[in-house]
Amino acid sequence: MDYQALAELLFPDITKTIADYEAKYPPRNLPEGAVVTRIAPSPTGFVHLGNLYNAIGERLAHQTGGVFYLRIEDTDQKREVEGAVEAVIDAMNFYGVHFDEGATVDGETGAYGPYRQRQRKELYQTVAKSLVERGLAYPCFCTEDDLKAMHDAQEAAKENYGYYGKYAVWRDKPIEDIKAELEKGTEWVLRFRSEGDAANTVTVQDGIRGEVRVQENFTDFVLLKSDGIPTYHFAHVCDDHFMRTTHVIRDESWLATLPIHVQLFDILGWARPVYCHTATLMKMDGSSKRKLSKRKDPELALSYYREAGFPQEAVMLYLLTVLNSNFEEWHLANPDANSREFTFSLEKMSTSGALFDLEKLDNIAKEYLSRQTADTVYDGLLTWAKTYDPALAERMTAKADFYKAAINVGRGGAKPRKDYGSWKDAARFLSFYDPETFVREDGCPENITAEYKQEILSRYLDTLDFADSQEDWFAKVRQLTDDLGFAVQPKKYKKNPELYPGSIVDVTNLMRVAVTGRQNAPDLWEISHVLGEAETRRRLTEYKEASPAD
RNA sequence: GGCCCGUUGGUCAAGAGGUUAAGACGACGCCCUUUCACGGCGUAAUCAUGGGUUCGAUUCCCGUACGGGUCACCA
Repeated sequence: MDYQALAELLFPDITKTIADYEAKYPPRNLPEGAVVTRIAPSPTGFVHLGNLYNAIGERLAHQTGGVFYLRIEDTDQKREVEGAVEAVIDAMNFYGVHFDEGATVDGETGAYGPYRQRQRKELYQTVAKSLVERGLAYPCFCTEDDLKAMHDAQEAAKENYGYYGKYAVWRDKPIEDIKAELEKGTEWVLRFRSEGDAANTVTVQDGIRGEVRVQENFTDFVLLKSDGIPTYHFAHVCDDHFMRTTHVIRDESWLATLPIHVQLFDILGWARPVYCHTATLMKMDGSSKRKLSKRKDPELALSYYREAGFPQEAVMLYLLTVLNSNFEEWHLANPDANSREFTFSLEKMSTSGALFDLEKLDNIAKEYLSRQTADTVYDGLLTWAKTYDPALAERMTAKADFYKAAINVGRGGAKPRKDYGSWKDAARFLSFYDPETFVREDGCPENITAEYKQEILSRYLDTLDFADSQEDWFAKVRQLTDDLGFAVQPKKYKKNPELYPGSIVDVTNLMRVAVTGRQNAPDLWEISHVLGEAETRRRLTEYKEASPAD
């Protein structure tokens, strides 16, 4: 077979050579040990947690003086969605992940582009042509039905699936047959001619997992699809070589096709990048674990966290604790340090799929928010509300001082409250302060009868004086409790419940419910002072006069 | 089914031949407290399994089980 002739036949328009591209994309001039890595999403419009997971590459790159870039894997036109590139960039920016080069909303920056794969067609074809010239690739004219039949036959015979051996019908066809099909205009794909053997194993040093042994690839996989656009595998190898990528960080599902990637790198004589296969985030489904699914699990979408209003830093904190086993310890030791100050290491990444734990995220977020100032929380909540709760944003703007005061209750000091971890929860939690959104949610404490309710609230209203200090105010509450025969010390009531109608706990809880509409709320005196005297009295009176059953 | 990856408490996990097998979340209990919280203290709970190697295996090797992934002209 005259491979040179075949190459010309297949790619008559390709005049460049690999050497031309080597010259066009020279090795990067970077410090020793610099990591060049990327995030390479396909523009489907769906930005998921894994994309952010992947953004740890940014930390690695910037810790080492390297480069982090964005490449768009748009080789599958069918799945492409309008505005998808913006969505990725926007989502990454939101979490503070910035690119040094690559695709931008309206173009691109950097010397190793284009960064959209479809615009790199000539490069792929140049490499493909050289493979044909070397007898390492050949056209295949099989139809979808042919391949389906092949698959079925293999299934029936319990053989390995794939295009190889006797199933590789076009592998050694004479050039005349190829010419004949070409003249007929039959569609074709370019396949790799694999000399691999299933009995051999290839060893790869994974940046996260250490030594990984995989079976050598023995199938003639597709390099170029019938539209001349490469498959992921071929595009990945060409791009990561010419973009001078040093580390490929991707999900462990790519482990299955690693053999064909290293085979290509080796046969092209290019240095393999360091592959880093991350563990997949899992979810509990009934009693079994499974991969987070785009269709079933809303929490896979990055937008979920934005909508729910988890602060960006909290999401990063959570991700880092799941990703990097020594992060949590570091964070506990440096609670106020920004996560960017942490030195990230691949070796400390976990290799087994972790169950995604919303509760832990919430806890981390609560902890994080409890350490922020009222102003910071106010700003964060307002920013979120402008998009997701415009009515709240309006109220917050109109009554900024009031909202800040409300947010400030229980904040500061050594033991701040942890009432909410997301802006959505914050909105819900804070809603009782504002008279416009105040609703009564909880009822009277059990021990309080209708008569006591009247009595307690009347007396409280009579003695209530906003000029009192917190101590004086509480002394009055205590007095009131004692006057009505309730136990001033909860312990005493606990010991002898039959001696009292209830304890001071019931009394203060009644007041709390009257003022806030809830049994769970911060310190009553502080709340009252945020609400102001008029509103506090109004709520107390309203509650006192409501039907006894309330 | 083939191939691959993985397996330490309910969850996330440290540990890298000899440890009372860390820590965090969650659960529960106690304490503090006017309440709601916060906080403090504590309890329960883990090395999947069978063989090796070794004086000694959670740790190294092999098998098994289980879980997950992957077998496209999708990435």
